[in-house]
Amino acid sequence: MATKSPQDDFEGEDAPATPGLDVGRLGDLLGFHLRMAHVAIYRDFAETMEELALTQKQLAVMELVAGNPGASQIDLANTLGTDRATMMALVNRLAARDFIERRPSEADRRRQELHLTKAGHAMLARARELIDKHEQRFIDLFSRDELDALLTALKRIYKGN
Amino acid sequence: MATKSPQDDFEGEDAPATPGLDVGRLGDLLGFHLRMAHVAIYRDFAETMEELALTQKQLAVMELVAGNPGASQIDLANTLGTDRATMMALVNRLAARDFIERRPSEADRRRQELHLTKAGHAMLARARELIDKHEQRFIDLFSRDELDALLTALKRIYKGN
DNA sequence: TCAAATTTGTATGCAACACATACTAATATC
DNA sequence: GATATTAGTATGTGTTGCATACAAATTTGA
Repeated sequence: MATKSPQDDFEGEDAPATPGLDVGRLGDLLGFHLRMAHVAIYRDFAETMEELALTQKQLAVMELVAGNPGASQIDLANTLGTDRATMMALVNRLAARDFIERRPSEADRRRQELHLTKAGHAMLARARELIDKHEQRFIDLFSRDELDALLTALKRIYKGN
Repeated sequence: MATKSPQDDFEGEDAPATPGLDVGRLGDLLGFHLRMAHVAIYRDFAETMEELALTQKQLAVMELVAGNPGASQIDLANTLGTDRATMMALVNRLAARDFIERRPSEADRRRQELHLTKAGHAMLARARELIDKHEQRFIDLFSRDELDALLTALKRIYKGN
């Protein structure tokens, strides 16, 4: 629906992003800049994936299930840093769209093993193509070294290492 | 309420953060790591500010109003990269708690000029103390140069420059 | 071995946000 | 002065985060 939205004078590279106000003390906060960057990428992701109607998190779940067939919801939640209840809702949505299916584990009958359906694999394949372009828009802002340093720094933040 | 939550074996530096699963292709996505880092900081922020019950965005609004008295909701929305409706709700919440007040502009009677109340100033002062500690936990992960590079990179992402 | 604790999934409810849409009043533009 | 634009407002929908609670399965340990 963003195709014809009024604020779509956001084609090229002239997005103002922080016009007008003095950010003052906020400008010294790592968390502030991290959030602003996150918002920017989140937006672009949402626009890019609009036709597929997949959010960042939904895609992350699908990639994880694709790469770890049979993983449980708890595994996903731990990996992505959310809780069971949130992951439950996420998986429900993807299951309702027939991208993921739950199969009861034989070894541990509390568990549901998660797998991508055929439709899920197809969707993931389409998503990956779109994501490549999305990523490229941001990656192009950096040299190889800068990007490596950025990724290292981000990992340090969430892994604490 | 996080004070006694069960997953609070998160005291020192042994947070697993990404245990178990293979993140596969996600690991190559800048957006993924950015989101994980954002979640980590967001969590720590929420824990830190628990007693004040202020979110990152609410604090950002209060800082902006403090640094730009008389700013309008539109100004705030543009600066923080959200829309009018969302900012409206944000300001409503802060106004309901008597941290912010709206004063009709005399020059342009469509506008409401935003100002911190006394309670708002007091709250902001308390918040700033807590935030310092929160920030420090993450800043300590980096050298001065690393931090500068990180901030520069983040700004480039959301300013597009 | 049996009771107690833990784990996994599930359900429900609440709060914060993002965003779309639509409407009003005020201002700016032509 | 008609028209367009802008700021604020209201409303509704969807996603997410998180707390709480419960059932069933499994593990622990007395």
